[in-house]
Amino acid sequence: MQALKLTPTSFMVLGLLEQAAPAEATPYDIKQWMGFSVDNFWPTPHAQVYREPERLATGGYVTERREETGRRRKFYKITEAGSAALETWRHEPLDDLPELRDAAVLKIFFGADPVVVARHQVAAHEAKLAEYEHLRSNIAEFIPPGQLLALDIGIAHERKEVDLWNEVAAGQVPPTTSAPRA
Amino acid sequence: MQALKLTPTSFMVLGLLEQAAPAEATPYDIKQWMGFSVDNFWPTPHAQVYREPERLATGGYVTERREETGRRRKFYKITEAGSAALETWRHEPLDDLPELRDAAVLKIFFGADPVVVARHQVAAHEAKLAEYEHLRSNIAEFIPPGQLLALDIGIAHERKEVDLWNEVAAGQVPPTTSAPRA
DNA sequence: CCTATCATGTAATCCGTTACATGATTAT
DNA sequence: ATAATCATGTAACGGATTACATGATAGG
Repeated sequence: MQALKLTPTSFMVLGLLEQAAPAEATPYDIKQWMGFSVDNFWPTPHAQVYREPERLATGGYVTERREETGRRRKFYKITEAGSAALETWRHEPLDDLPELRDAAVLKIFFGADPVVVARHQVAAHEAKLAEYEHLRSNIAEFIPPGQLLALDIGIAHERKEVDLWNEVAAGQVPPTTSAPRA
Repeated sequence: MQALKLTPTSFMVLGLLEQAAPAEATPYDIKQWMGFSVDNFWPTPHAQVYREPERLATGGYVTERREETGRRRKFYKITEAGSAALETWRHEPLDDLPELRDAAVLKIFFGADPVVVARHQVAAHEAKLAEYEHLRSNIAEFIPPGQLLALDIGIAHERKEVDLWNEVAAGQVPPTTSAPRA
């Protein structure tokens, strides 16, 4: 039980297990919950969702129980150590900025037609925005405030992306200067 | 020489080799160029920059030449096939949206104090913005238009991120509605 | 000379993705 | 009953990251 590195994916699993506590949850459960929440801004394929709790179990952050019969499903539950790690993480300042990692910018960098690229981006971001807004209207009343705020940040983010790519499509990037932006 | 999958990283290497052409370049050269350009929005560790051209060589997208003596450095040059692949990629519509993958949002989702998180994000994004602007003032005149535009998109993006997190810090997210935003 | 730093490369590991496989349940 | 789909898990592969290691060069 040596110290294993806890990644954002680890904390996502821990966070969802903490919400489920004191009930146990299977990886399948976790993946389902992700589907209408965290998957939007921290996607993780299901195979990973099966493996991460195994890792966490070796570090003592969760307990693992396996069915003896039938499907031999695995059930996980967060431990004290897991909750403590999660709580620490909540208070830790963030190390790293998110990087753009935007293939659209990469294409433009290497000479793709910016107007064409931008139009696609606008459409794609608008679709994502609509998805978020639809989701929000369905679940806003049932989720804790942090989760709602995260969703609202996602919405605000997508709006800004739509604006940005519209500006690119219109040839309005760069803005004239770092002029005052109310 | 079976078809290998070309990732954004592949195109980054191809793109930089195309710029260098007809000269050859070592992975070290490539990494240097990245340092003040692509690294900002498509970071790749140096080990990858040594390996990717090897892959590309097996697919015929670049040629590899190795020094016989001394450091036995490897030199790469883009081929016709490489240029063709790059050109195709430039015109291909984009498949995937960039995901947020923002650890700050994840933390808020799981209950971190949004004001604290937001203040950190503002500072971090402002620093990044300043870095971009400094870079721009140094190189704007020497780089091709696509590269400058990519940088300007990065700048615009960071400004919007600063705005977004300022709004979060001020409790102004969500905005009242999808009201008209000039 | 010696040391620090730059330049160059390989190895080991990790994580994510794709693919495969099988048990259970629902619908026809 | 049978087919389709849901639920559950493992395996294999490949790209990305970390770590290690060594050759060259410049500064003291």
